[in-house]
Amino acid sequence: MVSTCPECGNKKLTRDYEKGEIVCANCGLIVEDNIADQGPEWRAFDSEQRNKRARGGAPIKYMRPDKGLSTEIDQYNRDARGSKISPKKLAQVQRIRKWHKRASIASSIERNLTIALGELDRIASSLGLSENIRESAALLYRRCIREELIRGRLIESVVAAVIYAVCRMQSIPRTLDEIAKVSGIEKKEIGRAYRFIKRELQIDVPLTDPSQYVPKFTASLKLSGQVQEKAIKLLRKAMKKGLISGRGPTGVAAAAVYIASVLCGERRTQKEVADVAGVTEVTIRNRYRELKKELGINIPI
DNA sequence: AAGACGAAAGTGGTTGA
DNA sequence: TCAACAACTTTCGTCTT
Repeated sequence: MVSTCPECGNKKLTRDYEKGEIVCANCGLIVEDNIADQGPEWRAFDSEQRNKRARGGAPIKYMRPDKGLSTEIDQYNRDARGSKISPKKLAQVQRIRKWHKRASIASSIERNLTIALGELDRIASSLGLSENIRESAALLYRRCIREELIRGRLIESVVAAVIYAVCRMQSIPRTLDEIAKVSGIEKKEIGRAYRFIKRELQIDVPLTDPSQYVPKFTASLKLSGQVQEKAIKLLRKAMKKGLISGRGPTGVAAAAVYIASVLCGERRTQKEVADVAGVTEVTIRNRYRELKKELGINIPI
C-alpha cells in the first residue's frame, strides 16, 4: 500500500471507498484505484446474523476496541460528592465492578467476532470460496478466540491466516500472495499469524501438493484438459522421486504445466506460465531443469 | 525481435546455536 | 539475538529460433 504521493511527495492520502480510490489530499492524484473496502460486511442472511451485524458502527479501521466507547467504574471508593462509602455499599460496588468488567469482556469478544466474521466473508467472497470453507474457517477462528490467540494481533491478519490454513486443509490451496492481495494484509504478517495459530492450536496442515495448482494454471492459460492431465502425471512421478520437498509448490506446478504444454504441442512461453503462477521464469527454468534431468524427459521441438 | 538459458548477486525468511 | 542457509528473485549477457 502506498503511503506517499508519488507526484508531490505529500503524506496525506484520502481513501474513498465509494469509488475505490486512494487520492492525494494535496494534488488530487489518484494514487491507487480498485482498492478493497476494508469496512465490515453488512449483509445479513438470517436473523441471527442480522442481530450480530446490523448493529452499525464505524468501519473497521476506525473501530478500536474501547476507544472512547466503554465506561469503567473507577477504583476510588468514593461517592459522587467524594466522601467514603459505607462497607455495605462498598461490597456492592465491588460486585458491580466485577460484573461490569466481565460484561465488557463478553461484549468485546462479540465485537471481535462481528468484525472477524465480516472480514472473513469478504475475503472468502473475493477468493470465491465455498460455504463449506467459510464455515470451517469461522469455526477455527472461534477456537483462536477461545484460546486467546488474538491478543496483540490484528483481527484481519488472524482471519487471513485462518483462511489460508483451512484452504490448505481442504486441498484447495490459495497462495499467501492471493490472500494478501484481497485482505490488504502483508504476506509476511499472514504467514506469521498462520505459523502461530498452527503451533498453538496444534493443527495439522498437510504440505501443499503442487498438482492442486495445476487446474488453476491450465485454466488461466486456456490449455486443454490433456495438458492438465499430463502435468499432473509428471508431478506424480516427480513426487515419487522426492523432487518437490523444500520447493515452492507453485514453482514446481508451473514447471510441470510448462513442460506439459510443450509436450502436448500447446506451447506457452515460460513468461506466460510464470505470470499466472506468480513466480519468475528463472524459477520455472530451475524446476524444469530438475524435472527434465530426473524424469528423463526429452523435449521435442 | 522474441524467447530460452544460465550465471551472479541480492532479498526475505527459517533454523539452530 | 545472530549467523548460516536454502529458495527465490533480479539483472544481465549469450545463444536459438
